[in-house]
Amino acid sequence: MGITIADVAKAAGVSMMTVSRALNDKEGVSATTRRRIVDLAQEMGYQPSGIARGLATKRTATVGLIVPDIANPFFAEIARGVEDVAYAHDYNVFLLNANENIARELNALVSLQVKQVDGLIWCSSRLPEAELQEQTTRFAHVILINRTLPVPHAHVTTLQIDDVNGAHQVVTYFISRQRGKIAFIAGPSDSQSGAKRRAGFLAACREHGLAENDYRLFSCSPTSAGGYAAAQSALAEMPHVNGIWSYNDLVAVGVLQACRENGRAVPADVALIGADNIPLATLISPQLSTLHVDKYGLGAQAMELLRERIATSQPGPLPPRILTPKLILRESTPPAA
Amino acid sequence: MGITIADVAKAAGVSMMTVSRALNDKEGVSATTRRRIVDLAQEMGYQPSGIARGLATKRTATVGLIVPDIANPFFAEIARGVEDVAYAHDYNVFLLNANENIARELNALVSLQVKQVDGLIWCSSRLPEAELQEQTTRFAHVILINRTLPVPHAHVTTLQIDDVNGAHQVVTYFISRQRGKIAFIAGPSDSQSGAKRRAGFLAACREHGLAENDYRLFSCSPTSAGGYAAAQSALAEMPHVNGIWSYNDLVAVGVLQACRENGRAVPADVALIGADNIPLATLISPQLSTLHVDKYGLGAQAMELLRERIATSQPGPLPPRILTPKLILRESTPPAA
DNA sequence: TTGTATGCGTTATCAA
DNA sequence: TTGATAACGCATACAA
Repeated sequence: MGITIADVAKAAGVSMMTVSRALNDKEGVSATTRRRIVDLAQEMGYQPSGIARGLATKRTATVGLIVPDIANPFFAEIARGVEDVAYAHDYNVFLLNANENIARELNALVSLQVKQVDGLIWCSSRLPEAELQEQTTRFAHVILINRTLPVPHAHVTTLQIDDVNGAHQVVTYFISRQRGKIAFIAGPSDSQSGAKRRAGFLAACREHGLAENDYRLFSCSPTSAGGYAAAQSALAEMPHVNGIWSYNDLVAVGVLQACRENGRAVPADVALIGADNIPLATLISPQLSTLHVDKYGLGAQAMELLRERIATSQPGPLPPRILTPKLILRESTPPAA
Repeated sequence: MGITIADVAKAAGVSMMTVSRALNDKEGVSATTRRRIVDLAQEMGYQPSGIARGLATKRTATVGLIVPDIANPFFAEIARGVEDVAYAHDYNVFLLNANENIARELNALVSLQVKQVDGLIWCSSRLPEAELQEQTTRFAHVILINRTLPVPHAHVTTLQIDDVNGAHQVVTYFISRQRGKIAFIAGPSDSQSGAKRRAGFLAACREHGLAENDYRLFSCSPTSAGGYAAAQSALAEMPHVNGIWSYNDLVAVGVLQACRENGRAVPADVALIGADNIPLATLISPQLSTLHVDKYGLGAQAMELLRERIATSQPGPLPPRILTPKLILRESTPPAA
């Protein structure tokens, strides 16, 4: 703003380039003049202009992060991971809240392109795959979280939760505890990771040889109210249900409430498992057993991966990174025998 | 990146300036050529370069948001408010997580200056006032959330929660319900808003004529574990305590747990009130009565204010904006008589 | 209504 | 080891 590289150069009696080199630790400046210039710049309070630098270098040390809702603890934790790693490597993060709104998400992409981000970390919940595929071409590097592309793209890397595996862990756990009447309160029917969890759930139930009416799916909105309503149906339609898995921890809280109101003790009558492991899970009573997802690690890995790809600019697609969820047993499931 | 204003100009057979004017809705272009250029640019897939524009105009349509911890629902909600309003006005938001770390917070300020943000929204929890004062001079416009400056600065506006008023509401409520033995589980002793709440609490107790040993403060870390530990002390040292206020809702959850374990029914024996009103408050049982703070509105107002100040560039200090918290009664306080 | 020249602050390129 | 000059892509100021 105020004081530029030209000012420092003049004050030091050298050319702008010497100052630039000195300040950026580049070769071609004697140690003494470098020292002198660095001190002088410091003393004059010189701060480089990122945008001027960006214009000259075509790199902005800036990345975009698009999330559906930053107030959702799942994405807040991802954002924390992204920001931590970005900070460690001197990147700054544009946070864009898509707000579950497709038009807004599209606008976010445009504005990130205008801002010339070096890369994008994208958590898209609802955008159709075709659109996803097309929009990624706006950016040199994209990390897609929990989504896949119909056709792989050299500049797009995918980071995914192994939801199928997670579902399998849950069902296997229920079976091992003789909880053979299982309901999955499965969240919205149009969610990506919800779809994978549904598929995994059904596959695991069949694999364990459960009878057709010993397992069922119930859709709901991804909130505690949604979980409550769906659990009412579940308890009515499967009176002998003894194991319930939920789309996420919020839904599980609603399920818990419904169980209480219908006189089902948790975990004695019904073993309850959530998903994601948000902080809430340990704050309610009984503490919620849940399928833990490393949200912070997801964000941190995404940023780490993005940084590498930006730095090396290596072409060619990378295989998707898969994170495996981990079943955490607390008080909403029966104690180990 | 690829295609520039020069390309469009060449393709349209006009000068760059005509293109610039046409695309930016400026005067001095005939409606027909404007139409033609806009269509052509669209067709060519032209996107302006924000950094080039920023260099030319010295405005970046970018603001910084510094928070102590984005995974804290309090700040996540503020961020949501900021981002919503920013989006509405075509600003982008750099999210910086200070991580309760002073050195990192200082580095965040530097990087935001380098990025040439048009303004800063700053939630600083621990930075000393003198430092706060000095650092604000880096930016043309600063909105300070829940902090004040020792000496007012023309480019800094303050947005505050009226914690003293909030404390008064809580104490008055307790008194009105004949809960005259009150503890305040007051969080960390070095927190800014904690200090205001402590002062307000003590003032209100005295104002209501409470005897010296009918009200007490207990410090703790701002977590449920902290609340639990402090509540153990409180219940031991004030066996007849019948009203407890907590630094925040998380602390209140810990207090609730301690009450349970010590055989105090909530709200029958102990009326419990939290603070902030995070989503958790309605998800536990009993649902938590709490001093609601409009976190989203805080963020939204901050961004709105910042935008106005940037747009008008009007000099002169603005009076601080004060938001009044609101007592919300749920199940952790006795039902109305 | 349109166009030309110039500058924004920095780095790349090439020359000394 | 240093420096002069030309980009980078756009907008401002001034001319035509």
